[in-house]
Amino acid sequence: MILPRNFYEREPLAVAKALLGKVVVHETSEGTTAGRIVETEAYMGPEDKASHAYGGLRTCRTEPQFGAKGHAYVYLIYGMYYCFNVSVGEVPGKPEAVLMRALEPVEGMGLMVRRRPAAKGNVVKLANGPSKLCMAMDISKKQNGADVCTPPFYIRDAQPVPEEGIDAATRIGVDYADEWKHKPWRFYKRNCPNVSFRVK
DNA sequence: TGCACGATTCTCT
DNA sequence: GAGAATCGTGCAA
Repeated sequence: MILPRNFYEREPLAVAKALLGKVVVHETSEGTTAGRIVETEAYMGPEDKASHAYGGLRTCRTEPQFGAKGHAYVYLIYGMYYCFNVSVGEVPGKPEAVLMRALEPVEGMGLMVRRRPAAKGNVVKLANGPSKLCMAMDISKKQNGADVCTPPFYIRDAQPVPEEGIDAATRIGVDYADEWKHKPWRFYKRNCPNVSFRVK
């Protein structure tokens, strides 16, 4: 079953943890790909200096973060890669989001391998990074603003990762965020080989 | 109108 | 372990 919208209408840290174990599904004309979420990061709105919406910055780019919860926020990074977030939070209109950092492929492996030549057929490397999973799942600007509660691009319910199986750590690539970079707001499934390799 | 830079990845050494 | 690739966005001028 597809996760209902109210799944996302909670405090971001809770959603980030609850998303571990769930499955992202993308149905395309090429075929269907799906991957279990094994790593996420939470971005806590206007107060969070690491967030693109820091200070309440609202532009064309950050717009999806301000809209209805359970929508995709996809953006281009370093001019060549995409990152995929979902808007979440208890407060309507507050720009909070959860970044998907790594997936464990569960369906459409052959298709993912084709979309990810650099992984050289290594299943672990297909989606063990925020931009890698976008390539493997064919997520791009077209998915920006998409509702992840409805096909063809959605997140399916699945066995959650128990609290004791979740590790928390600092977020990646946000050294510019002063005190916010130390927040343990990255969550991942313990001992999972599919989490993004850059540990610190 | 111009400019610096990033929620990254890959390749080569 | 280092460096390149590459461009939309935000902010200064």
